[in-house]
Amino acid sequence: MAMGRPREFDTDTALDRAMEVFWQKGYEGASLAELTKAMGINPPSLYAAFGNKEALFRKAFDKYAAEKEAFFDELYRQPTARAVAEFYLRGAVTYLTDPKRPKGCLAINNTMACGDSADRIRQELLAKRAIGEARMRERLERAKREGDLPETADAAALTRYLSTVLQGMAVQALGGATREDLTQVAELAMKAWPST
Amino acid sequence: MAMGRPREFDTDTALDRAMEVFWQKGYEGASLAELTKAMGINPPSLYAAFGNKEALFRKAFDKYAAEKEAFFDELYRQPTARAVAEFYLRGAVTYLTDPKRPKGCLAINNTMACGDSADRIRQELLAKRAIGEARMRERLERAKREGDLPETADAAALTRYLSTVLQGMAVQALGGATREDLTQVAELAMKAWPST
DNA sequence: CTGCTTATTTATCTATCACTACAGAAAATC
DNA sequence: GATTTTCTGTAGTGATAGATAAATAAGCAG
Repeated sequence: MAMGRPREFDTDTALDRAMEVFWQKGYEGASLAELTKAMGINPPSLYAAFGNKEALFRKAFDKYAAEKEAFFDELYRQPTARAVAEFYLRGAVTYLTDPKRPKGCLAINNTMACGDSADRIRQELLAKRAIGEARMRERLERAKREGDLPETADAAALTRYLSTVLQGMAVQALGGATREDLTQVAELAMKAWPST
Repeated sequence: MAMGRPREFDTDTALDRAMEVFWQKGYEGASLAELTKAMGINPPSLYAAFGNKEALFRKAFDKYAAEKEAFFDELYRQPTARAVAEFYLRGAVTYLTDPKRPKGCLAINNTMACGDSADRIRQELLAKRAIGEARMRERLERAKREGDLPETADAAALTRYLSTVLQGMAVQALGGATREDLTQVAELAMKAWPST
């Protein structure tokens, strides 16, 4: 059987370009014209390789999530709740202001207000966020059992607080806040953390 | 001279409907079809009364800002920096989870990632945010002079922290966080506030 | 070289976008 | 009632959205 004509572009670098467009413009604000231009391909190549706009976004997001996998593995290996919280916020500052990448967070950008065409994507991202928050809550509950969080601490509330600060920093980064600005915010935010 | 045919709709209620559509869907995600349907008018009436989509958004935002004017007046009359911060975060929780209104914040929603057509609006909102943050910073600097914030306190960093928590709570509200959830977050956030 | 398969290019498709021309309708003025 | 003015509904405008048909090109198998 024949192999067919080989692809002339690299799907992974094309996907990376698409990811950055979605990151900067949002799912709704990223037009096919802009995507194909950034990816260096024509629409039929995009559709053959990725399906459609929604599928392209999902693959781009999977790539985005995969790039953060190592971070989360290391995050949850931190010895204490305080270390986890600090690692989380410091890491967030780093990622949100990476000079090689668009500012802010692809996931957070696409869970905001949007039209009907983007709402399915939005719901999917919210579901994934809920999974991530559950993981953090479990880690903090473990910390309570291990004694490095007081019995009175509310793991769910602390998790929501960390999420809130992360998301707020993502908004700030989009507004032009620098890495130094957000470092100050993260340090300040840690002052609310319960002492052992 | 003749007065002409009177308008058959109330511009203020129509503007309120438009505001809610922009709030829920974002500037980009709000189509003219959806806007006119929610406002109960046809496109020519919209354009005659408000100009175009951009001008409609600006008027809707002005209305949104006007509704919060009394809150900010009272906010900055609070006697101490701590009282200001508490009033700010408590008020934010109330507004972000008003059962009569869409969740979250119209302003924050429209400063996130967006396409080119919405970017002018985005820049305008960011400029207004900067003005608001400057006002808070000045209030906190006054607090340092009046002695209810320590000399070592960084007014700019504290302002950015408050902004960050507000914006994070807006993201949380869009994700389904309840008023109780956000109240916990606000109370936790206040633990980072410097003691006098 | 001849088939077979798949990718690429060009040129579209339909639906929807923000927006408006036009004609008729509703008031005030004369 | 006739005139003037402004609003309203219908029916569109051109532009762009996401997505594709068709023809061609490029590789492999025989």
